[in-house]
Amino acid sequence: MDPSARRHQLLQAARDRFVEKGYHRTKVADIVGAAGVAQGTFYRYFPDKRSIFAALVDGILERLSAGILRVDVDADIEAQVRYNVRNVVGVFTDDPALAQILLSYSGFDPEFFEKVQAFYTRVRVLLHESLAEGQEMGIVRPGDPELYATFIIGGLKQLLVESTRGDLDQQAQALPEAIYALLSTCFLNIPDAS
Amino acid sequence: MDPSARRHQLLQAARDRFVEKGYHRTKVADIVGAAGVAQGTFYRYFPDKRSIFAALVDGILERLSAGILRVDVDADIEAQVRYNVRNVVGVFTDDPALAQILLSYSGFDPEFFEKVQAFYTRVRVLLHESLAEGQEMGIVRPGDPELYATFIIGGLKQLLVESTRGDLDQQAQALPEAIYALLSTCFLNIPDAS
DNA sequence: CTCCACAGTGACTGACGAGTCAGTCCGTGG
DNA sequence: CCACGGACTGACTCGTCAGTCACTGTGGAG
Repeated sequence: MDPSARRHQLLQAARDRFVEKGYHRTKVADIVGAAGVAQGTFYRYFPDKRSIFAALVDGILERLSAGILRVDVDADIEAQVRYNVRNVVGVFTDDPALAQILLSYSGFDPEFFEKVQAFYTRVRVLLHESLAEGQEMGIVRPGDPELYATFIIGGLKQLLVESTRGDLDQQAQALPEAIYALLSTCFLNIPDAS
Repeated sequence: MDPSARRHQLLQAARDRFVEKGYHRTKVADIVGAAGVAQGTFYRYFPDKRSIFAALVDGILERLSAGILRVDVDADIEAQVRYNVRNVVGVFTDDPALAQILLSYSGFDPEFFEKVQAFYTRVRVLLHESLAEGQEMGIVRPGDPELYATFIIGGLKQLLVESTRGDLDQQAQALPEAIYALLSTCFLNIPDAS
């Protein structure tokens, strides 16, 4: 079999097992069993168990990073915010299992903490800066932008993690709109005509 | 030594080790080492390793539950919301190590997931109902109260988890006020005179 | 057809760590 | 002073599981 297909197959199997049982309760034997290969094969593709987890997290981070564009305050802000919101929600709804790993694993276990934390820190800084700029432009409600950024990120995480359980298909459409409405009434102050 | 003191001593040691290394990397040997007792003694107080984790989580849940009062819409709402916010923040700032366990452990590992999840579900229902009642009274901004409740809980978690790293002492005072200000400008619509 | 390269195999091992238990120590009551 | 109960001890056991490695099957090149 094509090596990259086999690798992908192992990643999928690992993803499903991790979501189902958590990292520590998932044995390498479970992963290879689900993938239908032998234990030794696993170690041809990943040097150890942690690496396959790391590879999964890297995958989500990559997709998320690609989907979030820095807001240009000189262009149509509403459209850009909507675009980012839709992209982020899209990543999570496209592959809920994978998303759940990143959303649910906030830390506690320092083994993987840094990996996940690094991403959130980056998002927070970006959002913080955007909000601060927006305040100068008068399109973001006044107040501590760092506080806002942290609160918004937490709120979004929670909404996304709740929505990845249960009815996804309807929400995939409604959620970005609801989130945008929430953000705009709570934090933004967009002039009516763009 | 007084049995309840010994139990407490083990709980403290476990709390510190868990925060430092995470649950899985903490060995029972680490806990008893920090507590200065032998391995066998541990099992006189807790039937197994999971139980001491559960006991810690129960402790926080208890304190938090005790600190959150249902908002009575006929009395002074601002004061009640402030009171709840201060209590919740207080629990986390009083014992940041313990708090971090609950905040950082959002799930992923189904072993303990239900325990933590149950608490958040309860809080969400409570908040949802409060918001809905508030909307009828005209003191909460219109919109989906479930969405609001989820977003607010996520935002608060994030603010608290960020604040339990770094400068606590100053924030212990400022944070509840900042949170209240955020909530009231974003979601509330409190009449000026109470 | 033969040889080689390499993906794949799965029984095995070695470490690790949760939980045990036979024994010690100490305080108390008779 | 002895006998008893119970807290405490820590070396030990025993299951578990990540990672290994000598071997097998296959497909392609010469």
